[in-house]
Amino acid sequence: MANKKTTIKDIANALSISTAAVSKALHDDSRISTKTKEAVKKVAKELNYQPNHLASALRRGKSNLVGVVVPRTNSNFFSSVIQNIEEVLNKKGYNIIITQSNESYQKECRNIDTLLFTQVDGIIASMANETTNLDCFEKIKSKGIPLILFDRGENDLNVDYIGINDYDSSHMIIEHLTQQGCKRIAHIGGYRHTRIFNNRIRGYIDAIKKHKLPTDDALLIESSLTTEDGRLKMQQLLDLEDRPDAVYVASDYAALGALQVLQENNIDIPNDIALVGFGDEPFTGMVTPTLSSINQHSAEIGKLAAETFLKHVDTTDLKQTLHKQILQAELIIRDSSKIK
Amino acid sequence: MANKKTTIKDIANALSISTAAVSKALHDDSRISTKTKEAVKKVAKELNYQPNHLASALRRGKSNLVGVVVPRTNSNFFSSVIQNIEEVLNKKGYNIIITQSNESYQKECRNIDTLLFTQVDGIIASMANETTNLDCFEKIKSKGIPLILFDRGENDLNVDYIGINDYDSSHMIIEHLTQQGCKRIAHIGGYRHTRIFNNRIRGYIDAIKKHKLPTDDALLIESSLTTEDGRLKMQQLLDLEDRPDAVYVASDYAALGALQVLQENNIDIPNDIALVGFGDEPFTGMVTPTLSSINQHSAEIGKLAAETFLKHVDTTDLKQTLHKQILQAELIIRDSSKIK
DNA sequence: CAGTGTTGCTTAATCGTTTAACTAAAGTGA
DNA sequence: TCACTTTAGTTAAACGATTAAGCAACACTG
Repeated sequence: MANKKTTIKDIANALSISTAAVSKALHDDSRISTKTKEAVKKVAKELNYQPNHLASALRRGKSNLVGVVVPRTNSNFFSSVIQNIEEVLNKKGYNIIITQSNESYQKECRNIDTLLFTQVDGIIASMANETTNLDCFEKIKSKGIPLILFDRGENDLNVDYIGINDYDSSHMIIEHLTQQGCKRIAHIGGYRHTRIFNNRIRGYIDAIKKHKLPTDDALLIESSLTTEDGRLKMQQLLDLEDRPDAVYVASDYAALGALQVLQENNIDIPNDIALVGFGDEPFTGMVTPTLSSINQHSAEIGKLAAETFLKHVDTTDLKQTLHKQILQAELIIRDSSKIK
Repeated sequence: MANKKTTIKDIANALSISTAAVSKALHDDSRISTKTKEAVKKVAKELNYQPNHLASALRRGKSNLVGVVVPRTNSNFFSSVIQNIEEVLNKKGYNIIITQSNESYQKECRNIDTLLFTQVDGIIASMANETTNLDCFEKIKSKGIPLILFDRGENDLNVDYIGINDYDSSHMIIEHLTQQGCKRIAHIGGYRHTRIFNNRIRGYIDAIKKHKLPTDDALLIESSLTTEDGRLKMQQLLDLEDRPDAVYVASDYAALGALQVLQENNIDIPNDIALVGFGDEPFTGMVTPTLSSINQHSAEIGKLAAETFLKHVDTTDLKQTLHKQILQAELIIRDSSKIK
């Protein structure tokens, strides 16, 4: 078996034509006769020719690689977004390189450097929890590489963004909980410096006021939103003199931690305390009781992100500017908030 | 700001030396004076030089990219393996391209083609559930590219493999369940054509015999091991005349489905029926009751896979051969199998 | 039949980096 | 001083594909 890889040179030699003719034949250039094209393709198949992507990328100045930066892949939201990005881009001849930041700003920067070094044609990213400094992302922009943000974005970067309406989502949740008769609703939110979590917090506060419910500083807690921190913050709420009768947690993972603590304390969910999460992770339908949550339309977000990137490639003079595509999220009501 | 990218040519011009000298200086070649090296590095920094990875990869015939093929990324096992592969390889200057097959053989093949096209230096893979045809993988081997398999492997490929001892794991589980007093233990296993699931099944059968427990064909069921199928197969077991008093499920996801069905039928876990899963996914510690499971040492597997790849690169004449690295799995006993 | 197009290729430069082979200058030892 | 080694570079040819420019050969037109 041929150990060395076949190049267009081999094909050219076999047919006694130039490598240029071979290259054009393989790209169906109109200036090559049908006869030659067929001959070239036949030989290419026989020799098991596979184009050297590096060479063509170098010559054409584009790699057909798109970098994806996510906080982690082992959440259903991100893995579903990624899957859909991949599906759309593969069809157009692009491949994706997935990197995870593990919510670390340092890792995120290193990942971005890696992607730039690999000469990706674009980057689709969702920011780490830690990220406040935007230098890394500015660097991408300054290189003239399309940058598309989703879910965890930042207006100040002035780039395309795809996400859901977090502010409205909070309203939907509070609306639902008040309908269930809840009067003292707490919120375990994310860090305020992250725009989406801040929007959820603002939505929570405004909705509480709108429904003329008590606003109590003790009921609004910032959290890293891990399962472990969800446990801690829920315990904190239970330790209050005046306990809430409902808790809205800005992430399903943290909500899961909260759920465990409630059960360990033999608290009746939802009758003593109702619980609503965020993200509609598959496990929300699997725990007992099943957990109400917000569906973020991950598939749609992935598709839109990929299509937005493609728009940038197709439109050469398209300049980066703040262009938000906001999807309307959907509240999935399950047992954890259905008060009898 | 410089819109065009800086190349070694720019550095060479700035210092009136050759590009060769610049290249060598940047690689700390011994034949370049310290003075020149320093000057080159200084100018490189000033001009914000970033090496063109494509060019160097083309010239050196290696891309420093490693492809990873997994069934999916949104399981803790795979995402943890990936994270550890990445950690080890990044340190050595390699980047990884992650692709998911979604358990589809077709997608797996396309992913592999993509990776080969991208000129990866090696591929680390875990096979899709569907995969029985090994042509795609033979293709990798025939190109002379190192292939390392983990978890879902296949002896016939004669390549490196890293995994746990599935056969022994089954023994551990049956041992534990009999100690708890279980006498009629069922197994919801994976498809027999997948080696690891077959090993778990063989382990189950042999352990049952060893403990002189009844072997009943109705107690051994093959499954796709999704949560949904776990529900179906558990229901099937409940419909039996003579129900089991323990069920060992070959995947945590399917075990979760089983757990739901048991709860819906108001069956006391573990006292009526004990339950053990496989994989030690984080949710096993979060559901009620917490689910006993097998820790597969994902971090260790990722590290070993990466290190095995590096061994192939370092040892030029290392030929591909069946070399198994088997880790001893650990049984994590939780409430679902602690009979009072 | 000269002029103009069209067809179907070839030539050669190019992308940015690496590296084998060469060279000039300086240093070393007897 | 001569022969030899060491040092610090330079030159030029790759790597494999793409593409602008060139050029035969033939067809067509008025």
